[in-house]
Amino acid sequence: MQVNDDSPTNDTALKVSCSQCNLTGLCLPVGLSNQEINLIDQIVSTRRRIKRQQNLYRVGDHFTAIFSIRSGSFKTDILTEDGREQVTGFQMTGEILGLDGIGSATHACNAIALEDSEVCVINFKDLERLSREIESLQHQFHKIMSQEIVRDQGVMMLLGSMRAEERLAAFLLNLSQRFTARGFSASEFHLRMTREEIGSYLGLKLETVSRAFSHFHENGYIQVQQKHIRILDAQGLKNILQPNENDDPDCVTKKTA
Amino acid sequence: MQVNDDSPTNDTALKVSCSQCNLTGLCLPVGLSNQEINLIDQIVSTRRRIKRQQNLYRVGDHFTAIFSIRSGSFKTDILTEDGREQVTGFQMTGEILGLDGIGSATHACNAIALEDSEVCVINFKDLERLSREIESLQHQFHKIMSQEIVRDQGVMMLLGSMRAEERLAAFLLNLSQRFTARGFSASEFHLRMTREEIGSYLGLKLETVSRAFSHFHENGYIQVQQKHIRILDAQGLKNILQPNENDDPDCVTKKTA
DNA sequence: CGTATCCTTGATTCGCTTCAACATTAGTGG
DNA sequence: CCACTAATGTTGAAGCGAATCAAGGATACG
Repeated sequence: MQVNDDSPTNDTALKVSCSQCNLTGLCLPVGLSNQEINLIDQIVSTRRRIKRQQNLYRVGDHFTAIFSIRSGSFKTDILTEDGREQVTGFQMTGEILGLDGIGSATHACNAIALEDSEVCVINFKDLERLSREIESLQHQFHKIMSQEIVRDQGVMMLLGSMRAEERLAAFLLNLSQRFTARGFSASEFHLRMTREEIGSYLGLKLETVSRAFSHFHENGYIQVQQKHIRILDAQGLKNILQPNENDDPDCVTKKTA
Repeated sequence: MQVNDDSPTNDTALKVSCSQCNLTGLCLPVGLSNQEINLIDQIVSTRRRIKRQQNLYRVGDHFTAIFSIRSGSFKTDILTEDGREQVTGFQMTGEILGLDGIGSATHACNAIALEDSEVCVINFKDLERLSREIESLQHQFHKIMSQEIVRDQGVMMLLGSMRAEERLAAFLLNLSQRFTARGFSASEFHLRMTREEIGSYLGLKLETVSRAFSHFHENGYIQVQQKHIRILDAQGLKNILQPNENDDPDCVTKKTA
């Protein structure tokens, strides 16, 4: 609660303020009145800058706060004893990081910036206190946690029952949809992660990801130039996700007949 | 709040009561005082019996409550358009079902009883109201949601970077640990799910699951008789999860050399 | 301009799936 | 009680999709 004035003046002198943030439609304060957002300003007191490749937090770090991405993007991952990496998610502006730490007071994954980024620090004790007072904040927070659970179930679906190209198609469509929600082009964007990181997330090797990109390109679904992606035929990608739909010439659609 | 005086002596038959439940060490009321548990009794007002193979809820059902498993066990799953099933989890006594519904007011998966079961119905609006009053309840609920997120990340790890036998070993050890927490044997238990359901959960075909069971049996790690499992060598199973440890005779550990 | 990182593509290998046959168990009704 | 059936589980053989191994190309960076 105490507003500590350690170096707020140096680079940009940004006073953190949800009420003046253009991300309230995506972030924690969704559905709150202006008055309520002013109250949130009390608990979102600081920002943190994270340089590319640096950790926002690591496995085992003591949990005290969750983070809302103000700018930039992150990946979360877990490492096995023998060094294998599993990327568990990619996060972009307005999305919340750190929910994994609540259950054990210790973070269960690493959060690493994919580019120079900035996050709003939300002290969790303060958030719990305020959400006992503001019903809509409480509910919004519960929604965010639940949506994370549902997202994770979608990833299980992807990893457990989809083939390589289905996974990549689902991934691209998901990115496109999230860029759209942020006012960016649905059809043209820059990947912030490497093929290896995409592969880790999708349970594939980087070569397989690369080959799938090339194949999509051959079929005219996308243009690929390194990390620059342009979706030319979103429907073509969607058709990949429904393997036995009418895009198979040998398969007569019987359900509509 | 008023301390209601329905004393523990007055053993009213079917009245649901957290305060008289032996699962409070596993369930929602973990860490609550007796007085606080009495307050929870207000919101956990009903039970529901679910017969084997029946749904507790389905995708698209309107969300109003979460459920705590009083007895029995469940699976949760998602179906793709083309009929493929992805099991997203197996739940046993004391575990909470329905958290997937909070985010969109609609359930995102199916919950199906693996045996005749009974759940406590926790109206969610009531839970939110009460957790605005009881700090420890609020925190416990947040912990449960967070632990679900961490669990899901573990499944991602499993599906994304483990091979078939690693997955099954991890699955068996996880079951063993959960049975132990419930006072059952760590080394001997009955599977409540079919090979196909295990396979779906682990991203494998049922034949692969069956073969992995047989292989574990050959190696003396387990005894298998249909759904009855006895773990003979838990360390053997654990070693499967660390592939490049010293259990491989051909592999000279170079990192220490 | 040279080096490191990232990406692409080809050839080969391997693990899991698919297909198939049969075994076991449980439930049903004569 | 046993024959019958359906569901479930085991095992073998063949095929396929992704991993692995390997080489070269593109791009960013100091």
